[in-house]
Amino acid sequence: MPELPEVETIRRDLARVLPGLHVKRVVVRKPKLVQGSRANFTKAFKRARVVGVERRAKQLILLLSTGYAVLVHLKMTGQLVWKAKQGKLTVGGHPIAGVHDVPNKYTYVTAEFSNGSALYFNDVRQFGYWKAMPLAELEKHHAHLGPEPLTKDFTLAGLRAALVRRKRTSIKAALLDQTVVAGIGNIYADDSLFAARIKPAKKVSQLTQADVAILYSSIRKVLAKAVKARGTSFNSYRDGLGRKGTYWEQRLAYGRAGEPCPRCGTLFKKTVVAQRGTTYCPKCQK
DNA sequence: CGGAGTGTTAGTCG
DNA sequence: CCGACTAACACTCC
Repeated sequence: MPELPEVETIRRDLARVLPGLHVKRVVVRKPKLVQGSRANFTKAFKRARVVGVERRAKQLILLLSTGYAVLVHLKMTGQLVWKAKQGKLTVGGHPIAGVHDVPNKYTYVTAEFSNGSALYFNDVRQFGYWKAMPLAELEKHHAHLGPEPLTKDFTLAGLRAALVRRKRTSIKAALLDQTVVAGIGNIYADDSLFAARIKPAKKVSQLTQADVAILYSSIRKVLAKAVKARGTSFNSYRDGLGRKGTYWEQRLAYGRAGEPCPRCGTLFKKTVVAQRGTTYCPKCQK
């Protein structure tokens, strides 16, 4: 499900409630969703206190007082729900139709805290995972990821250099490639390309210098706007404060096939690019 | 009911 | 190394 703006929203919400909490125990109902060393997983949580909640690309990182980090990847349908002892939910991730409480049949990992609250990991399709590792290994684990697009690590020169390696593929495939830039998925790829007036199927080698420059600033603008909107949430998703991400209403192209382009009035078209459903304006995206 | 499609990505094969 | 394709899985929609 979630791309950078959604994961960042979840991170911010969890960062307000998790730090300082003491882990009482962690229950794993579906062992295959725990990746990596099971010994590390056990050691990570043993008498642990949560120190911080961070994010890299689309992964959340729980920093623990044991010197371990636990990565949580939500993939397509993962969801993290924090629930106070007798409290409301703080939800992050793909909403599940008709399921409004935790734990439920899709809850596969639960971290219980000594104050009676708990963090629940639900995942309908079971693609997501938790993975523990010593802090020292974090950097190595992320070595293959491109720059964070909302930081100064993401530069126009860097984007140009990254695209050199991807000349023969479509620009959409390149944006979805996490080694080029980290955190973009299907929604924000389509929206960034619409903002930059570039056709998703266009070969990277066909882009001009000016195209790449506009794309660069479009990516930053689109993602920043989405983070501000607390991301995109389908259906009836609400977070613990009763709010939902509002990017869906503001989205530019994604999911708008058949609707008129706000720039030229031509109807948005849907095709497949890089094996993913792709929406674009056939007139003003070249 | 069958098949396609779904906010992801690691792995495989040519 | 690059690029295209597939599998991992459950559910919804047509």
